[in-house]
Amino acid sequence: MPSLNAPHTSERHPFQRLQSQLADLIALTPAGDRLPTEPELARRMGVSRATLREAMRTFEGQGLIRRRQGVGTFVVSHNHVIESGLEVLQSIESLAAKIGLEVTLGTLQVMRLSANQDQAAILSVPEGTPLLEVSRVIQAEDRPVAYLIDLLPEEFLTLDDLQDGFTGSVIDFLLRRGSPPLVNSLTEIHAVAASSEIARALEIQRGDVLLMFTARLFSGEGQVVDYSYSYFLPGYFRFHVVRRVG
Amino acid sequence: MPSLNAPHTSERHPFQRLQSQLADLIALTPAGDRLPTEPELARRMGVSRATLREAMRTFEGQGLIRRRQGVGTFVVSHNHVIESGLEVLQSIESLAAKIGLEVTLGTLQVMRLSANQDQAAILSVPEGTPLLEVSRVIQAEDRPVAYLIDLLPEEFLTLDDLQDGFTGSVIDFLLRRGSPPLVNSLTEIHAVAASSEIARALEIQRGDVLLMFTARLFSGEGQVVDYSYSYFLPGYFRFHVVRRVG
DNA sequence: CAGTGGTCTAGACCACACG
DNA sequence: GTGTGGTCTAGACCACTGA
Repeated sequence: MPSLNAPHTSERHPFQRLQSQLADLIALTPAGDRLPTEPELARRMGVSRATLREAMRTFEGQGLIRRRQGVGTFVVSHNHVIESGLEVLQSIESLAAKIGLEVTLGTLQVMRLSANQDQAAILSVPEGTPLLEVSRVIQAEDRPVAYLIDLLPEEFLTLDDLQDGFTGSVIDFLLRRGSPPLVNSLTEIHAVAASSEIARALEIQRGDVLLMFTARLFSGEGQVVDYSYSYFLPGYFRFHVVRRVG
Repeated sequence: MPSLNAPHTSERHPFQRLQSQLADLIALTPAGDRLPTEPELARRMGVSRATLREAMRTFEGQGLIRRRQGVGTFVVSHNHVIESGLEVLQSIESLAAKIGLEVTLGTLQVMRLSANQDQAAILSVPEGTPLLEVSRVIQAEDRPVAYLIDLLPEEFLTLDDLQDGFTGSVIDFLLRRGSPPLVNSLTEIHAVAASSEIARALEIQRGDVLLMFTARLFSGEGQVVDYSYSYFLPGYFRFHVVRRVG
């Protein structure tokens, strides 16, 4: 069908109509069931696969569907939401425990490295200081929902420390050990698009939207103990904060 | 060039190489200058226009470039960042004033409407209660950077109120008037992809990532005075919060 | 009007999961 | 192998801007 395009002149907002059709389809499909394949859906909706996929992104971003390469697209069962105020710093693990949600540790990676210029500046240590980088994926309801990276001087955490009863959470470990004394954390809040690497870790698509926190954790003496950046899948977390009126 | 694809077998991460080439190009281009056209860039990089555009999304999301239909793609001049803690509720206008950044009111829309079921639930008013919806676009450095919508019962704000010295900010207006007394706001933090409508208002692309706040503003008696949802362009805002160690 | 980015199409191949 | 989603291509038309 070459040229003669004009496919949408009869509709004011054809893309929105497509989205609404898909929304209906998803709503009518029992949770856990597989949707028709993409070529089939595209044919049925009368659009190209590229356009269909563009429309599907919306629903994936809301956590309503999950696409798995080589398997299919599935309607997600209604999930628990991890809800938390930001006033108090807590590990995801303790948050989840509080609401009775079971979370498991996905891949855990620990790397020793030497502080480069940026890292040195952030942690207020000399360049070349030995650091430990702990990255982990958190799973809930059998899918990755968060990707957390901690970066801290070996002074505060060593590979050996992790041999014994490490649950995945650096904060929980430091708190349990009691030293160094932790006081507070300065957390920045961002929205980002997933890079290829992070998309892979969280089993989502490159470009999908993520909530991101970066945090410096301070000890009593105002020392930076830990720098972390965390990525959260929308739909699984609800963070809130109470703001005073100035 | 039909078939015989294998365009990327010689490269481990061809897409990342493309991104890195683009990053170099953007870095070397003086702020404010226009980049080559998309077809030209695609040819030069040896990829299709679709692939090029996919890679460009990254940089637009970081606020490094700005694409303007009918005009071209421009490297963005280094911009001020509106930085703020979330502990205290302030209007964007007062935030900007504090850091000496000039912001202007873009399009302002005010609508009277009657509370539907959802709105009634959120505001704790009976269905059908007359409401006022105030939506506005905030501009900084000559481009839209935030889209804010306030929804509140006419009991608290009427069309007439807006005739006289309304600067755009509902909060500032209520504070200045002093009634009802405002105490705090419960704000939820989300990351979302821009819908077509919001993309249009903010002059970005559908699907671009945005930081979103939803907030209920409470009076002294625990009454919901205002419900707002706000969309922020990444790169122009830096919100942070200090978290106590539990 | 010409030229730009915005969108869509049709088709191909790749990467992956599962039998 | 077979079939799924993931990615890319080449080309077309649309919507918009500004001369």
